Amino acid sequence: METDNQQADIRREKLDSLKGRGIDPYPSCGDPGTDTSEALKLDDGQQVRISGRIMSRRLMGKAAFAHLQDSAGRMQVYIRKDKAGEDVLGLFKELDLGDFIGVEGEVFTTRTGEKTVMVSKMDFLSKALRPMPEKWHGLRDKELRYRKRYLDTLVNAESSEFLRARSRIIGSIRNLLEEKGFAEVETPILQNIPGGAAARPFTTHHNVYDTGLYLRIAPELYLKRLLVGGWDRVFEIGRNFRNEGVSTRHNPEFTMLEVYRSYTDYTYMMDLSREIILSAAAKLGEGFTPAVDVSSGWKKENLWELIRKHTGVEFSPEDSLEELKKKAASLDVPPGKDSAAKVVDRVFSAHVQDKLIEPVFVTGYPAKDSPLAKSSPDNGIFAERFELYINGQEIGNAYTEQNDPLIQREMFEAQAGEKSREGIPSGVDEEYLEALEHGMPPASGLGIGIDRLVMVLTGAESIREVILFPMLRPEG
RNA sequence: GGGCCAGUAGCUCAGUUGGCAGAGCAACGGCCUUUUAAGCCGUGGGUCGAAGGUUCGAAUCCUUCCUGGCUCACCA
Repeated sequence: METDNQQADIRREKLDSLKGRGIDPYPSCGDPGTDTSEALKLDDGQQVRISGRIMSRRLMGKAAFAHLQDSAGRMQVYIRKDKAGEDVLGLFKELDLGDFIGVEGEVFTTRTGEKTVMVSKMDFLSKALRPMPEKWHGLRDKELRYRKRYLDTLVNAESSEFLRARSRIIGSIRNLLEEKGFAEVETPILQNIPGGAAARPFTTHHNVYDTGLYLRIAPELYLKRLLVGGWDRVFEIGRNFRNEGVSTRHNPEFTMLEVYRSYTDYTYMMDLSREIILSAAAKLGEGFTPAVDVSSGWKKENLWELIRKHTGVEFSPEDSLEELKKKAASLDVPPGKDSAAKVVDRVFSAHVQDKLIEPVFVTGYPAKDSPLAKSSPDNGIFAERFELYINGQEIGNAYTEQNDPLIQREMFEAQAGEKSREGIPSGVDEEYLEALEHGMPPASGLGIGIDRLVMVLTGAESIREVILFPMLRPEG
């Protein structure tokens, strides 16, 4: 069979040669042996079995060195003709970089001080039919790194580190919330009405019900149904899907933490978000240069004061749209035909956001731009809400949840009108309103973008570095 | 979607003014029993992202397209 390169052809021939001699190139394996990280701690003279992928080889006439890699690390093995036998050495020399073997033998220390297994027995475990990326430079091409992530994590240790850090951060969040008595739940990804945010959804279709469905843009409305249902502490860590652009900070599917706690207001979520992030940072350990030291900061800042401080221009939530546009234009922010909220958001993005480096809770969002939040009792203009900014990125969003079914209906209807004018699928979620009519306790909720949090804590410069398989255009 | 940049061997990269397609690693054949980016001798490997154009001659210049990166736009 012809393949796309010469080396792959040679490996196919070697595969046939193995089969021809009765060696199964893909056997099952019942004994994983010891992780290399553990085996490296053994004293000289102890017997050990390790399994792994051959990452490097140094062949000599009657002996050979190699490094085996498993998920814990690498360990050197040494195969001598007089210890392992001529057959084992001969077979080993026919193997390729990338093949898997298991070896048994005695641990010893080489002349240069490296713990090594003196092989007495070797099992062939799996054949690689394609050559690995180069050992020294690794895999640099970003397209290849993202498309063939398995090669990236195989040969680029730092790539694996970012992605394993992600696992640790998520694990730490789960532990913390479970310790506090929060229940982890899973709510629908396939939804009839994509609610809980204002983004363009992906569409799909259910055959048996012959009905259109959307991939969720947020789990919020389902989690709050659970508050109605008596779940006072819930959270979900899951994927949201937004049919929008791709950038170093946006992937169309991304992971969100949403947490809800009955009988609290949004100030509770300030404390909780800080605790979650500090504990995740602590669990991460050494080896990373975070984009920001998250141990300081965490001040509350008012949106309008921030804008005034950084632009010198006084914006007010009571300004008319025309006034806002005029002020925005004076700051070189293009006016467009936007809503008041968008104009302010643009001014904020252009002149303030980048400067919010250490963690800061931004408050003062208008109630009318926060359809799922309760407005402050003082004047009704502002929502009881904050957005958490770190390193110039929005990391979290939280508010005291709107539990008045009548106000919620008004907000939904206004929002649906706005969405449909923008051509975004919308609708009033009547089932959610019915749930609210049964009574929802006062509560607060928090959303944290996990991908962006991982970026901040690890110092990753692109969201693609912290997502195993980021979205790319299909090949072909 | 716009702007800028990139795509050459399996991988990492050179390639001058338009004049025979190159190196290192990897592979193949030898030598080599403590090497570790092992070493030494030798060999093979290319749709230069794709298509078209200019030219005696194109990896190189022009056009279009594909893919990616960065960035802007979009985006709670």
